[in-house]
Amino acid sequence: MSKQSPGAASASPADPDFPTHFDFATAERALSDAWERAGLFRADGGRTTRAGGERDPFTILIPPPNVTAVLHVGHGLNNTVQDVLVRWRRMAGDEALWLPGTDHAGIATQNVVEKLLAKEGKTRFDVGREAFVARTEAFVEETGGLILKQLRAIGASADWSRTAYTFSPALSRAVREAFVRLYERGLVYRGHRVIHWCPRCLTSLSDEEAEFHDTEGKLYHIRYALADDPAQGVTIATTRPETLLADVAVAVHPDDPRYAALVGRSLALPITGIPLPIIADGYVEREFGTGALKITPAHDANDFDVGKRHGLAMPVVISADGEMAEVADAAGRVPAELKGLDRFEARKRIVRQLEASGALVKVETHAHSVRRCYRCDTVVEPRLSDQWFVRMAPLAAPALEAVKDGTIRLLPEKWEKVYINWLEGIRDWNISRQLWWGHRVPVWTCGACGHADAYREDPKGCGKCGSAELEQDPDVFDTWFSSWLWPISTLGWPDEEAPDLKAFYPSDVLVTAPEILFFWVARMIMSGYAFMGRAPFHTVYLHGTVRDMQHRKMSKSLGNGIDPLDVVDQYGADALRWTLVQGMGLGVDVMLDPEDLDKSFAPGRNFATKLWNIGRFILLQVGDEKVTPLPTVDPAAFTLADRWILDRLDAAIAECDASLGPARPQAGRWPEQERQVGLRLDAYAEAARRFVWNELADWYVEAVKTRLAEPGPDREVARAVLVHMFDQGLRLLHPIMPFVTEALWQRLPGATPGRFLAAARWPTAAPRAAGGEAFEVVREAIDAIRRLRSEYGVTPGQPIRAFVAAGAGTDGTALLGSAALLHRLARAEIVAGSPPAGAAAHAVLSNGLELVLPLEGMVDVKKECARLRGEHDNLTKQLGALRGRLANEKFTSKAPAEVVEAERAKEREWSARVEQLSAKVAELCG
RNA sequence: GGGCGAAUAGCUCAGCUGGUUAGAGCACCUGCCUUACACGCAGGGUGUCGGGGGUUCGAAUCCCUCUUCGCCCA
Repeated sequence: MSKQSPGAASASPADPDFPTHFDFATAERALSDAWERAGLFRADGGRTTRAGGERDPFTILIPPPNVTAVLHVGHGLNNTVQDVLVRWRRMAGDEALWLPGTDHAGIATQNVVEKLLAKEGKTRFDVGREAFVARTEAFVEETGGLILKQLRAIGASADWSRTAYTFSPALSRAVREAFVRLYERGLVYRGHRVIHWCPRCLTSLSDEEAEFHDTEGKLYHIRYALADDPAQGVTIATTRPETLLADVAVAVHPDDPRYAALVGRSLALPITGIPLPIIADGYVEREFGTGALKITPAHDANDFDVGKRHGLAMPVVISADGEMAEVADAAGRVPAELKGLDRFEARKRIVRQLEASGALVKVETHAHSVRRCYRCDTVVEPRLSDQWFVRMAPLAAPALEAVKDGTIRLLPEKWEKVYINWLEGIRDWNISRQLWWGHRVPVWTCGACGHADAYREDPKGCGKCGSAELEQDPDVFDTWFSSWLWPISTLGWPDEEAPDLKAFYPSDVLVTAPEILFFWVARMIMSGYAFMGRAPFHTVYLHGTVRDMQHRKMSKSLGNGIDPLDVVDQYGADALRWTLVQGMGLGVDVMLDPEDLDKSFAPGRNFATKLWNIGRFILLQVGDEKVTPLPTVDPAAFTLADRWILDRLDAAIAECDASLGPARPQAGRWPEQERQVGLRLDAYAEAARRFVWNELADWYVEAVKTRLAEPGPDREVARAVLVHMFDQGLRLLHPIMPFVTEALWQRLPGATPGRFLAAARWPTAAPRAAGGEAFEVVREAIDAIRRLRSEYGVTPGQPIRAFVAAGAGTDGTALLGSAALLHRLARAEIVAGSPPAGAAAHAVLSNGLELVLPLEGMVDVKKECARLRGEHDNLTKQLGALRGRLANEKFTSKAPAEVVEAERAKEREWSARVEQLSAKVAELCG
């Protein structure tokens, strides 16, 4: 830090202690370490009001990234939002906990390890279940913490001492307890039905994991002949001809006259000739295709329902690997030449056979949605099998009510409707997966008596007959069956006395992407009610997606991603965070340009540099010696500019608070008018930026320069105000740009080692001196003079004079008293009295003050006349409309009184101004 | 097929409990190395608020409709 005396203080560009640019690479690492060593982000449950302490708890639980994940810009966005919120609340005095962790990610992690094995030419079946799981554990051990390390590089202020992992012993215990409780309550059951099967991952998937993709497919019209009269037949339409081998009926609508006579008769299935009854079922859509539907109960969920209604057989003809085979109840259904063929290969083959036999009537292109595995993109095969299901309706009821009654709010609002719509049509959740990496289903079946039961501890003998001949269910749980417990398991559940659970549950804000609203958010709400009896959080903030300039999602496969760590290297973490926060309207997608990082991130870096240079100027000018604390400065000593910047600070604080908060609902439930208020991070960023840059730096710092040069009491006032303003500005910006603000704050006069901005108090508005508005007149005058200079091409080098001619009832003191400032900022000498004759430029300020700038030789009278006339005419037009409104009796009688009064006031102001302008025009232009 | 949402400056968006001379940031144009900052300073708005209709004294804002786009679900 500089040790210069006040008189000698001058910001030399070569000052070795204070370069002109912020060295973010060095500073970020040092500050991260310092914060962590100081333990600033470690939360203490004992200090919360829930544990008898003084502080409100504020908890954010990280959406746990996959343990195999590498930080991408989507994580950057998600975690920056969380960090901004948690830093804000920490500064505001809450006991803030941001709890980090990772998800074991069953399918994803298993896939990664299987790929590693494949490189060795092995499959998981070669190594066996136990060895495979051990190998995966070792892999996770080695690489699992990577993304959490990367989060530190973007400034994440999480409590690393509480890092959680869904597959840890503690969280695994929670999963098991949750399952057993649901089992005991009759909320889980074993179901035999058609589920989504991924033939590549070899597991079932939940409805949410089987994603729809719009596809240009084909609709095959195939003629099934009547068994006893091949001249007659029924044509069906299908997108999946390979499944016809498992057809057991053809269904028509009971009221369809076209087929009424055929119901009850029998068709011959093409290729195999197996007889199929024609049945009537209201499920059939008469308008779709031919109105006749082939029924394949084992390979279509809707057909399954039809099959059950009509007591039909359910042959399975596609194997787990997606190959044609006589899997179950299908003897004689798959011809030898099709056996072992991949399902898509079989489709082609069957179509050729149908074509050859004349059964293929026509093929149409057909746009439809095909489900694909969300992890590997393989087309999902609907397949009949046994799975564990959670009965969702009872769990959904309180979760639905919570959003409807405002216990939980979702932002942006539109998601509340989507959420309600989904929950009202909730379907049971398939939670079993035929994987090896995951929490094993804790159900054992007795070989002796056949009794199956769920056990909290691994059983030694059958709970019914005591036999030791027990076999555990081979399946594991859906990863989301552990993730849905995240808000309770990370805090210690099922130990209901766990201190963290008592202090930090329920949490506050959940920050995530809308994609996992159903996967995760809704289910967490359900588990919160099911196991804790209350909602896990009061606010769900659903942010947008990071996209490229063509509005495409950033993805590895498109190669349009941005590595946040590259951005950190090139522009600094603050720049990355600034760009993300500033660009993030509520629920709005963030557009970034992967082709041109500068376009996206230079503004953030520029702002950090600006901040640095504001600090550089202030700190080098103010020097090191003691600065009077602002509250002890006599308000009478404040100048106009001091009063003004004090006002601006209060306004900025109010605006930041209003944009971010309220932090929590006051009475445990969001009132209607607050349900969508707050979390406007972009508005907060802009308010803080405007204060520091456009008000503090552009005006106040300029206004104060001359005062700093002269030792004396006014210099001390200026130092006090300046340091206070900068300190407060740094606090407002710290949650967004933690590094550069901390680095500057540590250099403030009076800074002590071991005290951090990260732990400093969030500003509160404290109006202390009236009269700030008078400075607006000065600003307006400077603006007007600058505009006239620009208009007439008067370069900054040319000195000019500005005569203040006070009109009736106006006061020029503020201007005359600010002569030094006008000189600095407008390069004009302010003069009272009448201007000399000759060409001049004119300005009328809003309070009626007139400025006259004699510009002999530079002002063209004709141009000045035209300019003033234009201004006059424009305002006259506006005034005309205004008067018309006021003359309208319907307006004055029907509009609210305050609206009418505001219009009248406007009318008075504009009339006066128009008069002034027309007098000017008359005087100048004849 | 069902549900939800969006369309405002070149771009991304705010304004939507009806009343402003329609705003912000970025981009763009012009002039400046003015005792911190050219990653800067100063000046400049570049718009039939998607089309049409309606309610109202008054519509970017409320209602209907059309067009286009997006998301969720089946």
